[in-house]
Amino acid sequence: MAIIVNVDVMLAKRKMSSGELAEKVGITPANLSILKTNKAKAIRFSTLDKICEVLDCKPGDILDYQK
Amino acid sequence: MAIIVNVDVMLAKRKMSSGELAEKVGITPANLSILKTNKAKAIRFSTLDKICEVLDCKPGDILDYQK
DNA sequence: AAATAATTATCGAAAAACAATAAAAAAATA
DNA sequence: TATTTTTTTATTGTTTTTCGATAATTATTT
Repeated sequence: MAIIVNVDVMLAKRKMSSGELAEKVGITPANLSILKTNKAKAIRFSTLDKICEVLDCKPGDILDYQK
Repeated sequence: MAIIVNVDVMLAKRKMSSGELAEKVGITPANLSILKTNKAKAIRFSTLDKICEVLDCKPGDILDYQK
């Protein structure tokens, strides 16, 4: 019962590094890392939006729900 | 290019009212309404978590991405 | 029409994103 | 293995936003 942020799968598919994603999304690599490692407790839709745009995917591809 | 929150579909499937969802999730109907009508600019994973739990669905069922 | 439900609107407090930065750790590469 | 690059962790401060509480308005249902 937890939302899991998983960006790694899409990063691999797009052959993109975390640093590149951070740059294209417009957040610092440090903050992207917080998201990637599930340290974030919330997310702005604008950020989720940009991540989906850059990775060309849907929120469901990045957010998992595990019981 | 925007994240769309769509709870109505799942509410209909579960035959649940907004008020009931709010109560079970543990937020006020007013704040749930803000989420439902796409007025929220961010969401806590704990809230998304609870919504998914109560509606027995995944984040992707609630969050849409539209170009 | 009356009652119920949902939305909108404020206000304030608490929580958290995010930037900026530096340091540490991990991974990749020569 | 040594070096470079990348990623993660940590800290501080500012800004943003959630969320509760509440009341009023609007919509829906009975």
